[in-house]
Amino acid sequence: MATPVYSGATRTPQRGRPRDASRDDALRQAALEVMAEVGYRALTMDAVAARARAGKATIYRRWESKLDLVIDTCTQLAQQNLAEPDTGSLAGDLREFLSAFAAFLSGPVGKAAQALVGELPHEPELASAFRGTFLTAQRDVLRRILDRAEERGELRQDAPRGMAVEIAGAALIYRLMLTGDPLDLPFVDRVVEQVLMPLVAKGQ
Amino acid sequence: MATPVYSGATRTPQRGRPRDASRDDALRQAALEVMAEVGYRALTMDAVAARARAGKATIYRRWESKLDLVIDTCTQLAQQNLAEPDTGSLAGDLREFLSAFAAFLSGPVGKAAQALVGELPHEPELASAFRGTFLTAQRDVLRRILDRAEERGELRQDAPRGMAVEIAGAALIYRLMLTGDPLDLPFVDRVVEQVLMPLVAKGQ
Amino acid sequence: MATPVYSGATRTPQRGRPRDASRDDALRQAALEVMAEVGYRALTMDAVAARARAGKATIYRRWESKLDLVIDTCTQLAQQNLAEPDTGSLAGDLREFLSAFAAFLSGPVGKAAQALVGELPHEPELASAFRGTFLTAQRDVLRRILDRAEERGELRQDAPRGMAVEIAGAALIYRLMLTGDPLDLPFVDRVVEQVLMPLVAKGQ
Amino acid sequence: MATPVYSGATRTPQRGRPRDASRDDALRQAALEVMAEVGYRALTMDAVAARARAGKATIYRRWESKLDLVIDTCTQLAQQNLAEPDTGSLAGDLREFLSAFAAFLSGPVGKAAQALVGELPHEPELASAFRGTFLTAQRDVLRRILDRAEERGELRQDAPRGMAVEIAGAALIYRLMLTGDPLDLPFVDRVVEQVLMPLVAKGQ
DNA sequence: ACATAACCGAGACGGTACGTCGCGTCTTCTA
DNA sequence: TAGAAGACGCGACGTACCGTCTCGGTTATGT
Repeated sequence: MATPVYSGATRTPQRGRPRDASRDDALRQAALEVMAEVGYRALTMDAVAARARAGKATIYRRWESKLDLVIDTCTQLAQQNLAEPDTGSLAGDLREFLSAFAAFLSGPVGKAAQALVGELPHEPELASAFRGTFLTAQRDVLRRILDRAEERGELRQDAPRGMAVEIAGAALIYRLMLTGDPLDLPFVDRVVEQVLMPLVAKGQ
Repeated sequence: MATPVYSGATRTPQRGRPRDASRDDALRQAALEVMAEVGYRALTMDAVAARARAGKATIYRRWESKLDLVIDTCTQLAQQNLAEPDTGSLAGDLREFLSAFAAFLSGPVGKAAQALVGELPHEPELASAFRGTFLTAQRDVLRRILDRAEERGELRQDAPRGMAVEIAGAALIYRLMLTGDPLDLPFVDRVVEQVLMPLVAKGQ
Repeated sequence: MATPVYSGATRTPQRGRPRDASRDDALRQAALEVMAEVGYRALTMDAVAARARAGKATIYRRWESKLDLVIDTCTQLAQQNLAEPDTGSLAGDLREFLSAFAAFLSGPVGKAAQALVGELPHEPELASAFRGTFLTAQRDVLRRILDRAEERGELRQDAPRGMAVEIAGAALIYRLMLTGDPLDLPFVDRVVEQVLMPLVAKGQ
Repeated sequence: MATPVYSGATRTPQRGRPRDASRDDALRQAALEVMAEVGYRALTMDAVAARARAGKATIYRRWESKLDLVIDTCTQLAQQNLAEPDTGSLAGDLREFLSAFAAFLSGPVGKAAQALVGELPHEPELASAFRGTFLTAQRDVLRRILDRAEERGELRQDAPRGMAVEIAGAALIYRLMLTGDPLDLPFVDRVVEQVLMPLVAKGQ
C-alpha cells in the first residue's frame, strides 16, 4: 500500500512492457489538483483518470484505492516539504520549522490530511502508513532540533522532550482540523514562547 | 440541520398523525451502533434504517443527510457526558474533567468524531455545527474551571487562558486522532502537571 | 427470465412501492429503438437507460441481462404481430401468413432475432424461452392452418405435416439469416406453390 | 480479412524474421477450442492468446479482429470437410452429402457458425466473407450433384434447382440453429425423400 | 560476421461498458 | 398524516475486454 510497489527490486527479469513511471507523477498531480478543487470526498477515480488522460485500470494497477492514492500523494509532498532548519537557537529552530509546517498544512495537503484522518480508525494499514510517514517525519525533525539544543546546553536536565514534541504537533493539528482558526505566524510564536520554551528550556 | 427540526415551534396546529418521538432515539442508537461497527464511511442510510426497522423516509424526515444524522447523534451524547467537576483545586478539576473527556473519546463517539473531522473542510454547515457544540461545550467547561481557579487565587496574573484551553483539547485530540496512543490517566496527569499547570498556575 | 417476473400472482400482500409497469414499455421501446439504430452487439444498457430516462438498476430489476431484455422485447412484438389468417383455402392461408411473417422478420425484430440465434447454443434458458415463444407461436399457427385444410379435405392422407411446418419456417429463416436474399412476395409464392403445396395437398 | 494476409504476394522482398506459419494453426486451434468451450460471445482474445501461449499482437498481426479470426477458423474447416460425393444416383448423392454436412455442423463448427450468424446483420464484410465461403461452398456441391443427375436424365425438365438447393440448406440450418432438434440420418432421409426428390426428380 | 529488421511473448496503456451499490426522493399500503 | 417498504433517477464504483503500444529477446536475411 501507500507507494507504487513495482519499484523493480523484487521483480523478476522484467517481462512485458514496463510500467511507465511518468504516469505515476501525472496521476499524483491530477489527484492533488482534483482534491484541491473538490475535496477528498468528492474526488472520484474517474475524475483523476480523466484529468491525467489515463484509464482507471492504470490507477488501480498502482494504488489499491482512492485512499491509497491520496495518502501516497500527500506523503510524497510531505517528504519534499519538511526541510530541517538550523538557526543556532532552540527558539529559532522551533519557530522556523513550525511556521514552515504550518504553511504546508494550510495548503491543499492540509485538507487532504484532514480527510485521511477520518479514515484512520477503520483502516489499520492506512493508519500505520500515515503514522510511519507524515507523523514520524515531523516528529523526527523536532527531536533532532531538541538534540541540537541539548548539545548547546539550552535544555533543562529533566526536560520532557516527548511531551514537547507531542504538544508542538498537537497545537498545530488541533487548529488545522478542529477549530479552523488560522495557522499563522503569531500563533506559532505564542506556542513557542508560552508553551514549548517553558516546557524544555533552561531558566524560564 | 443537526437537530431534528420538528420541535413544534414552526409547525402548524398539528394535523394528521404526529411524529413518533421514540423513533428519534431508535434511529440515533442504530446510527451509533452501525458507525461503531463499520465506521462513518461505510455507514449507509439503508443500514441504519434496517437496524432500526424504519423506512428511509423516516430518517430523512428528521435529518437532512447522513452527516446531519451523525453529527446530531454525537453532540447529543457529548452534552450528556461532559459533566462539570468541582473538586476545589485547579489541578483536581483539570484531572477530573480531562480524564472523563478522555474516557468519553475512547468510546464509539471518539471514532465517530474522528470521522466527522474528515468532513469538516468541505462541509461548512457541519463544521460550524460541530464547533458550536462538541468543541465549545468542552472549551466552556475548561474556561469555567479556570474562572473558579482565578477566584481562588490559583492563577498567575498574565496566565494565557485561551492557550491553556486550546492546548488541553489539542493534547487529547492529537493522541486520539493522529498518533493513536492511549488516552489513559497517566497521560492526562502528565499533561496537567507538565504543561497546563506551569502555563497558568502561580508559583510554578 | 424473458418476461418481467413481478406479475403479482406469487407476490405477498404488496409491500413497498410497486413497480411502475409503464417503465416496462418505455424500456422495451427504448431497447427496440437502440437496437434498430446500432444493432444488437452495439446496444448498451447505458444507452437503453439513457433513452428511457431510467436508471440502469431499473432495467436490471426487471431483466437479468441485455439478452433477456431483448428477447422479451421481441417475443412481445411477435405475439402482437402473428395474426392467424383464414382465407378459406390452404394456399391462401399459407400465402397470407408467410408473407405477413416475412414482413415482420424484415423489420428490426428480424435483426434482433438473428442476433439472439447466435446466443442460443450457450444460453439454454434463453434457448428454451426463444423456442417456447417465437418458434412455437409461428408453428402453432401453421399447424392450425393445416388442420383447417384437412377439415376441408384439402390434405393428402399421408401428408407429412411436421415436415411441412418445418420447411416453411426454414425457408424464411434461411433467407433472412443466412443468404440475406429478400423475403419478398414472389419468394413466398414460390415456396408455397413449388414446395409446400406439393408436399401436403391432394392431387398435385 | 478472413485469411492471414501475409501470403507473400504484396510483401516486399522479405526482410527481417519471417512469420512463423505454425502459429496460425496453433491460434486457430486455440480459437476453436475456446469457442467450443465458452461460445463466441465469451471468447476473448486474451484467452485465445493465453491458450496458444502467444502474445495478442501475434494474433492481430494475422487477423484484424475477433470476428476475423473466427470466420477464418471456420471456413478453413469447412473447406476441408465438404467432400463431394458421387454415388451414381441423385438420392444417393444427396443423402451422402447432406448427412456429411449434418455431421460437420453438429460439431464445434456448428456452434461457431451459429454465433457468426448473429453478427452478420451488422458486419457486412463478415457477411460477404461468410456467404462467399461457407455458404457457396455448400451450394456449389449441391448444384454439381444436380448437374450430374441431369446428365443421367434423373431430373424433371422444369425442376426448380435453385429452390432445391436453398431448401436443402435451409432444412439443416433451421434444425441446427433454431429448433435444436437432432441433425441425424433419419431426418436427412426424410428431407431427401419427402421434399427434395419430389421437387426435382422425374416421375414422383 | 554481423547489423538490420521483423518476428515473438508478455503485459501496460487509453478507453468503453459492464453490473452493483448508495444516495436522496417518490409512491404505494397500512395503521 | 406517519410509518415501513421498496422502486426510482442518478452517478461512482472496481473489473473485464478491446485493440494498440512498448519492452527484452530471437531469428532469418542481405550486405
